[in-house]
Amino acid sequence: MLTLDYFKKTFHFSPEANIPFYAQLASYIRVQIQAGVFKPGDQMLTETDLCTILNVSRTTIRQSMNQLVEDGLLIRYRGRGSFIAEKKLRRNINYMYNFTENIRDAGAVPSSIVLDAKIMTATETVAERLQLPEQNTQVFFLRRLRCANSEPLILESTYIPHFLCPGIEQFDFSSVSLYTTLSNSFSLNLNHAVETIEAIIVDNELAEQLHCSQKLMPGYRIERISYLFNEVIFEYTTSITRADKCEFRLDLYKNSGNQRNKVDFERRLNP
Amino acid sequence: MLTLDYFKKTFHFSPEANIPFYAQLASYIRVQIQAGVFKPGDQMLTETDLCTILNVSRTTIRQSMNQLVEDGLLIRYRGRGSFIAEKKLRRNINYMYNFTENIRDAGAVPSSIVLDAKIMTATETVAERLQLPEQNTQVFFLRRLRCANSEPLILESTYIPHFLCPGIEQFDFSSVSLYTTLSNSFSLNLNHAVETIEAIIVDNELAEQLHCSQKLMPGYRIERISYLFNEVIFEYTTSITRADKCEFRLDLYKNSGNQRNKVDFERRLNP
DNA sequence: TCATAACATTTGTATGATACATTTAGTATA
DNA sequence: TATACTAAATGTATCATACAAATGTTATGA
Repeated sequence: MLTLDYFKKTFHFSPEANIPFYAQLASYIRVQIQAGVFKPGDQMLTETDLCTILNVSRTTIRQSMNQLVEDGLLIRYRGRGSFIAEKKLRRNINYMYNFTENIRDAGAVPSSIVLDAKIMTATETVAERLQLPEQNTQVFFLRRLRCANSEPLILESTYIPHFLCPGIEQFDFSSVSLYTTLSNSFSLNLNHAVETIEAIIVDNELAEQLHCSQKLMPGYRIERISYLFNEVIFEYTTSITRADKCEFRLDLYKNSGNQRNKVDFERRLNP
Repeated sequence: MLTLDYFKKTFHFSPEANIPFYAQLASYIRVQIQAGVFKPGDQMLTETDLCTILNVSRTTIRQSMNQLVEDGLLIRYRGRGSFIAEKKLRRNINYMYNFTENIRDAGAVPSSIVLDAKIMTATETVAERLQLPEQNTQVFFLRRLRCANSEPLILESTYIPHFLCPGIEQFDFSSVSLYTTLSNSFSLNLNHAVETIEAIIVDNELAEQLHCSQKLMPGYRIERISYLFNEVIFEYTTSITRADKCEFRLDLYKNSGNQRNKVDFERRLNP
């Protein structure tokens, strides 16, 4: 049903929605693909056709199309036309480490157990990682066991300078999100984060906390340092993840024609 | 020296170079920053100023600026202006897995030892990973020990359908690059690759091959599947990396304002 | 004096338009 | 049958305009 006629009849631009034309068009096409009306392999209407029937410029049409190509829903061939992708090649991976969403995406139920939550003096390592200028700075310390389908997956220790978030110790982080709280209650908004992933053998004590049955368990030790928009560090987290439950996937691809390669990164749960 | 006058005097567009205006402008600014003429913290000329003195439209100016912002050389503030970045926040990481470059970037000397190179019948796993339609397809098998500063780092086994590269067995992959050979001699050009990283405990036999001194060595098992431009798989590689020598670093950042987050990925060598 | 309102400046976003390059597929011609 | 031509489609480079949103400065009035 990917015809000029069908398109004209079913797509309607709503100026009152305050969403730009190109975004509405992209969304419409996305829905049509999801609903199975536009089928994989179908040839999309040409850009100039769309210009004519929708009465917008090619710039605007291409802005829509670029989104869909980015998301892997559409494939363009110069000189031939654009086609609905056979299968979704790339997911729009959104790895800015939100544990809850991450686990949900993997089809499991996330939960958290707070093992410790207190204000303490920064150890030397913590002070170094948080780049604290003064000695004996107070930090908020949060230790959580993070589970997928009630099974322990990650043991996570977070350190945040307490002067950045006074009163944070009153929140219950078994039910509310740490990042949401930091953003909403303390205006600490994540800009970027650097993670270091290292393979280790989980020691016995930690293995017990993670409910591992086998003696020698491989695992990931991940350090994470998070920055605000002004490049100030506001969080340091170190975590141990069971390797039998989790792997990492990278999708490395060339930016067709462009200079820079891209990486999609994903944490995957094993059954 | 970031003045209107200096800019006008020193920047000259060369139409004969066949490089678009926006690229020449971006390159010019890059050089000025590298040479230390434009200093960190300096306010860049405003977009409209640049329009006026260079006599091009704002679209073109912004196309240049976008490149520089992407590369982390420029920071823009709405309502204030654009400024030379204090330091280069992000490196343009180019992880499309070139072992040689990767090791060199880390400041070590790369080398490879070919342990095996032969034509064989694909095992079930290999056939599945390469999505070979027929049974008993011949594949080229290459097993290499890859070293940094003569120390074994990765043990790598590669499988390539032989019908895609007949005669490949005559190359000596201890000295020439596999990817370069595939591209130059067989027109097999990498489009994208999917890697799966998993933490393991390296078994004794492999540990010996990797010259590990300790008994229980953590490691990474990485599977890599590589695709041509038409999404045909042409390579399957599985490798074991010593975890004591290597870690992975992710730089996750929000695309200021934009929808999609980005990830820079890097393999780092430990001393 | 100090808070506030008004304004100019600057970047961000959305859109229109044109010209030409490059690739592909189909058609006409020798 | 092979080659050459041509139309069609996407790719790239550019110019133009209008308005939104954030910021810093300046004028105004209590």
